[in-house]
Amino acid sequence: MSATLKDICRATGLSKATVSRVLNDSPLVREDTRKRVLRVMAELNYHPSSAARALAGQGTKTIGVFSPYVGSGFFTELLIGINRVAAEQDYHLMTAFGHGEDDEQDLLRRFVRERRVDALIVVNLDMPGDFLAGLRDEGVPLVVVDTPAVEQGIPSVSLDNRNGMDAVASHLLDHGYRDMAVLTGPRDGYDSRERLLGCRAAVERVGHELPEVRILTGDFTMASGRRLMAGLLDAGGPPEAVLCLNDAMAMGALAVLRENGLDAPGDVAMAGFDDCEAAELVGLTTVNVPLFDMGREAARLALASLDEDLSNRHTVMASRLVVRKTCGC
Amino acid sequence: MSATLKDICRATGLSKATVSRVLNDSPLVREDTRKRVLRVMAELNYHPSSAARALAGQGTKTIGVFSPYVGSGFFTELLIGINRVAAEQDYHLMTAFGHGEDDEQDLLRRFVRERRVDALIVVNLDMPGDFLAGLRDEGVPLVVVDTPAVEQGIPSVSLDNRNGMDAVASHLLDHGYRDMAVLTGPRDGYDSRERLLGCRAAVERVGHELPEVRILTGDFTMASGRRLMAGLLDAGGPPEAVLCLNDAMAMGALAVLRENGLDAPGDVAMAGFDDCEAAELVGLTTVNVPLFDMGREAARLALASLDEDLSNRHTVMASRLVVRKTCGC
DNA sequence: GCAAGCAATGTAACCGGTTACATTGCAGGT
DNA sequence: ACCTGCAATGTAACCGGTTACATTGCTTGC
Repeated sequence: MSATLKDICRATGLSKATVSRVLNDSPLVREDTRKRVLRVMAELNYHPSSAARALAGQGTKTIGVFSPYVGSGFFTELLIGINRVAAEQDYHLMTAFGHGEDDEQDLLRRFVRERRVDALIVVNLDMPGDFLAGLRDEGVPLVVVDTPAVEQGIPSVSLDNRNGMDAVASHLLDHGYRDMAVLTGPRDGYDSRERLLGCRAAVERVGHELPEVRILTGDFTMASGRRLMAGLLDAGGPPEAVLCLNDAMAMGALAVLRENGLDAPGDVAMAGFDDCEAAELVGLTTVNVPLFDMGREAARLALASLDEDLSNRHTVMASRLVVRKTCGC
Repeated sequence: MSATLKDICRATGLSKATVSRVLNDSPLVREDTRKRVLRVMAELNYHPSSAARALAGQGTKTIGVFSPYVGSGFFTELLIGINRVAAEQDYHLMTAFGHGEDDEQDLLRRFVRERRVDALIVVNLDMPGDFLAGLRDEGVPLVVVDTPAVEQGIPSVSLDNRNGMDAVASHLLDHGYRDMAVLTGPRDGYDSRERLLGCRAAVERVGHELPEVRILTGDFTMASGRRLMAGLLDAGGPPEAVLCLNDAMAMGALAVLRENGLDAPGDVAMAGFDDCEAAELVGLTTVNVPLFDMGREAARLALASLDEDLSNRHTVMASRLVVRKTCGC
């Protein structure tokens, strides 16, 4: 097969120890021997076996990235962010996706116990907190993205959902709209809860109120956006404004609108949350989520956790209002 | 740390060999000892170290996935497809992205020589064929996605670009449009070449021709779509139809159109290629690319290559015309 | 009663690195 | 000359599994 340490020893007449020292940049090697070893390595096209290094206790130089919900694009940008930082430090990425329910927990546990990764970044889960805590106690540094994990004492990178939503909502209110509907994701999910709080805050600040019947529960998919908007149209026409807690639902809603000869902002004002690619295209007013930067920060935390205890480091990223057309500007 | 084989031995009074046999489902173990061992393993929450197994020659149970160009969503779906099949066989995914030029080749070479992966899926590269052949000769099964690698004798999964493009082009021609412009990606790229051939074939079949000045070169980004469409508008208005070799450029073109008070299909007919998420939203007529299925097939080939020689297996997936509104239907 | 044969288990070498500890050689101090 | 100390290298154990080969105990046939 390919060259091993032993081959380098044979070719240089040195012992494994010295060659290994060269590999690890130890200062205990004379400069000219180092040069010689490196030259031979290059000639033989040698690269150390990751498995052997891992076994000998050097770690795998790998970060695991786990995400249960790998919807549309969202994941890619985060992954690229993580990769950017990881690659700088010569780390690789191992990805895992959860299909269904409890599978996920098994998958993750095995991931960690088989020592496949040095650190783990877990994305957007409404996972039982004690499971996470358990994972962390396996000895692999853990970073949670999207959901702050303060109580479990796990470093996390999350988004300023509340302020972001407050900002869009306020913007629509500034336009004068008062009769608004809100399209949410699953009500018990972290994202929905937080964003809804932002909504409420904005509405109440102008001395108004958000009646429960105006809060419609979907599941963050385009399909559910369609369904809910269709429901609104059936039930006597749309309100003045529709606030969607993510872009996908806004897209679905928008599609239904158009199919019925209506449009935003002409007939209804609309806004979303996420700032996905398509948002720009259709002129959707929305909230930008800095996925790439969140990925970088997550990787930074993960790598830093290798050396120091970061259990109480919680980065909250700022979201940013992106005003386009559907709000009526 | 966590439990090792030795701990299991201690707890059961058996030797490493027997315990290892249980791990590998060897038939050489008495049924009741097997049970006992398994029970103890469960109690101790034991999982074998992947590094140790890899080192002992069992492979890493990992497939590498490399992609130079990780644009927008496109990658995610493919990755999920790959993952689906890989996970079924207990394989993990290690992802790598190329930033710039030659980096990529180094990255990939190290990936393979460090024995981090059992097989490698390389996506969409216009990479030198001999580099690929070199990689393959390192002893790691290689599968190429998107670009057929027939000459190098590497199994590949590609798309029926030519027929797909022929289909959209024909569809537009059926509508009666004759004055068409084509927005391409880099002209020396595989995708552009193939799709352009499809275009040409369709146009010539109706006894018409595609003049070189009507072929505008972009780079597959939305931005370049904007730029090229803007150019068309400046240069005396749009042609009857604009054929884009991917959706992103179509989106860019469409955006410019709208900003100038025009629209498709009203003022120009338009079509794309890829069938990305946003395409549905804006009613773009396009060609569907079965990324998920391509991913699955790639994973199947990669895993099968572990056992048999598939060097001449080239799967060509069928693309499918998706008729929406921008063609004028 | 004993050799043959098989099933179940054990022994020990090996995979390819890392590292604590031992060894060697040589410069400097006295 | 002799001991000290440091710099450069070597020796060998270890990481946690796999596996060829050896061993043990039993059954079976003659």
